[in-house]
Amino acid sequence: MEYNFKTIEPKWQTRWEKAKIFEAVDFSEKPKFYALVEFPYPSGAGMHVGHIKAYSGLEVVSRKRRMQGYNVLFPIGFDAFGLPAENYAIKTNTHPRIVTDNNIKHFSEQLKSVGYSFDWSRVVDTTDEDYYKWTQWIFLKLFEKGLAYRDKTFVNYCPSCKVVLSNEDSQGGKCDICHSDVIQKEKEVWYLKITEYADKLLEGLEEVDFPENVRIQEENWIGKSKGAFVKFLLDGAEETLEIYTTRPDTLFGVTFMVMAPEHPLIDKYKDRITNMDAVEAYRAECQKKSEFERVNLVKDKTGVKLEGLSAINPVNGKKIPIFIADYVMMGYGTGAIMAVPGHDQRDYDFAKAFGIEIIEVIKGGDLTKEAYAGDGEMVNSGFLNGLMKKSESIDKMVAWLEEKGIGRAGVQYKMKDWAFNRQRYWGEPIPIVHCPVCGMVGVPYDELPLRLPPVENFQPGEDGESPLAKIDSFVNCVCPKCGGPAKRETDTMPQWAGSSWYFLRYTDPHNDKAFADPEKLKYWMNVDWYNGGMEHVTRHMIYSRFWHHFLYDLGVVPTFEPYKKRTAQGLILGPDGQKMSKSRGNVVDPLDVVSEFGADTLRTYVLFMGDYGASSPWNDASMRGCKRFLDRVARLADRLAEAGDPKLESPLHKAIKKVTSDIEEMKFNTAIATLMALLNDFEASGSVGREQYVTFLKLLCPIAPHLCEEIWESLGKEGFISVAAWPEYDEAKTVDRTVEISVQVNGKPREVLSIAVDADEAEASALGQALPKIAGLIAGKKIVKTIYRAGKILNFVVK
RNA sequence: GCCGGUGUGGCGGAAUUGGCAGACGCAAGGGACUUAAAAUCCCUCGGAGUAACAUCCGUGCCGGUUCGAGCCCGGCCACCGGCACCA
Repeated sequence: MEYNFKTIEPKWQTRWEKAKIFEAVDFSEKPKFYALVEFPYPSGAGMHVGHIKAYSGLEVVSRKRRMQGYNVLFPIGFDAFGLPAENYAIKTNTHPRIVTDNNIKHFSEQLKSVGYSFDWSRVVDTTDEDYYKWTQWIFLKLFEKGLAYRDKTFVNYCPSCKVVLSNEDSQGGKCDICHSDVIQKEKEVWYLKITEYADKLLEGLEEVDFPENVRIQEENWIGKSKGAFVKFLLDGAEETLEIYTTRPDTLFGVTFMVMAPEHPLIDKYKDRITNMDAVEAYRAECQKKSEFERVNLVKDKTGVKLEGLSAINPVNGKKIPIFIADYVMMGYGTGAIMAVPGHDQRDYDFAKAFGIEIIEVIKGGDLTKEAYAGDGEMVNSGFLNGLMKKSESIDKMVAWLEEKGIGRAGVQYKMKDWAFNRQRYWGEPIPIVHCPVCGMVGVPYDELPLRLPPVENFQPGEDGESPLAKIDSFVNCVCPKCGGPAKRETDTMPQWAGSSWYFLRYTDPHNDKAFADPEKLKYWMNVDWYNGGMEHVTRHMIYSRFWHHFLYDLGVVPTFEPYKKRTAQGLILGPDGQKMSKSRGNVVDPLDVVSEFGADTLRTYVLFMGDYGASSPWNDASMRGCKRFLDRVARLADRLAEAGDPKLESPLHKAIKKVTSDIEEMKFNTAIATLMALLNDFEASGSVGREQYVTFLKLLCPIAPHLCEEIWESLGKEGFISVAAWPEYDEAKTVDRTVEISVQVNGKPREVLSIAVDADEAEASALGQALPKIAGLIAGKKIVKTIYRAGKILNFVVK
């Protein structure tokens, strides 16, 4: 058979689309399987090989499950709001709507050319008014429940993009989009109270099937710690200074306190602080420090003592000094700490630099650790002396603090509330009206979607003002509550909004009465298997789980957790082993591969490269090897025998078993290797039966479907192999009656013995000793022990 | 610094979870077919050693457990990813 992928690939893609064989059926009697891949941002650059690897995994699983009789939902869509389209629009003076539509069209054609079995009738586009209507609806619900609020705080601000960034978007102090240094800026911004769901986000992790490293990364990001809040009385004032600590039991070792430079108490007591000049100078210095300096010069402790203000250590009444220093952050805990230089490296460094007393309160408490977290005997600690376990000493101290009314047990999270607005045009408008009388009022539900107005100029304003603020007809409105003149919110939502619930919309993408029909949600949710990149663990995964938990509390989704199982594919590196990037010039364009070698070869190769979860470099020669494999498969179609070689039955049934389980475990590389080995056996036999060959094709079909369809048709088979029944294996045929086992002497493999799998030890031992080579090695020696594992090894220990 | 991961031929990678290390593919070398090339087919292919066997060495490094270790334990080294003055 001639395998001309250039003609057969488009041919089958068209036939699949016409026959609608990949469309999911709501409420089907078949068992449902919802496979989800992270929908792409439709960039102008088009598809990347990374997309191919990311989608090919669940593509193969979905195709196999369909053949196994599942009702599969395998959807695709576009996460199309965001800066690149807007920046391109600014540069070319084209409306982002047009840019986005073109990109989606282009991207869809590319995806189709790879032959993915997506259900194209359910495509979602986050920038579609019918979609973002419901994103706004969810926002209003969050607002109603007090989970969306405005606050004036220091925010991460990118001076280049002129936008406020969330913590997740400014990891490492760099803007996630343009990689310039992020600065701290005081601004009034929107927040979503994700911290209120911190415990639920942690609990949910216990019921889902996530890889261990993903779970741990999410847990670390949420960063829950247990400790206590303690109030220290200021000397000679009614005021207290509250701190958070994870080790309240070290209170006897506290010899000073530190406040963050921005702490509000400083201004309140500026009349009592006698060195306010020095304090102000230090504060100015801190604000000037770039993120680079803060990250790289962290080990040098700096600070200023507050003269004229001191605190009282509540456990011993001692007067202790208060400092301000930038190693204490305003954004965590209370913005102030009790310093225990005896057992905390940072406090120790500071105490050394400023000549402060150091008291040991835990015997052997190791100062090489940043904050000592272990057990140890309490000393110099009054009523805690002699206690050995930190849990006991902490409990006792917390009880004492609570009794005195100066402290309480508490928890803290590293995760902060989600900064939820951008000063950009191409995003969902936040559906809020600012009324001088009524305050903030939600746009009525029946007025959704609140559409983006047409604008001439997409440039953000100076000082971080949204382009929407310049559109008077948009800004000026009537308060929905009192009817008086009011102004609209002009910020838009961040890109993560639309992707936080898109998997729900797939279950009912054209509904205009609800974001999805409850019955359809009940049928399809939750997502059985979600595959995507590791880079989304701390953002998209946490955000979307948060929204889903919230919708669950509203009673509008049927499951607590959205995703039952999560997996992550590894990167495809450039041929040089480096991360692919335009600047390195090592980017491989998947469309070039499709046009030169075909989609089937591309699909086979990205899965054959190595462990699906690991990164591995692209290699053109290896890819050609996959083409060679498919060519050999095609050629075999012309050399079939009527009666198949019975010797091929065992390797065939072993292959069915292996490929069936390997696909479920995402071990695509070994599944393909198994098929290659089976093809080798077929060719060596020279007498491959038609049905044996068809079985092989079915196993290969999820990976290289175009070729398999073409051969299926050429063999005169009806319908599509893509929806033919998946082969079953006969367990008896997968088990060998006789096996070759290693015969060892003193643990060294010396010979190979062909023996019945179920032979007993006496028989194996006799046969083993009878082997000439083994007989020679044990001659004149005494067998002190014989180890036999049926079907595995035989080992003689001799002296 | 903390958390997670990885380390196997010339290369990408296998190894039923403690049982013949190197499946499968690539590259390389040799041969067949061809006027020639491409394509295809056959053979070799971890290192030392041998005419060929035999034998020895070999899974980042050092040590341990075991009849037996790529896999388990202890201690290092290197690289990758994430977090990072989080009290």
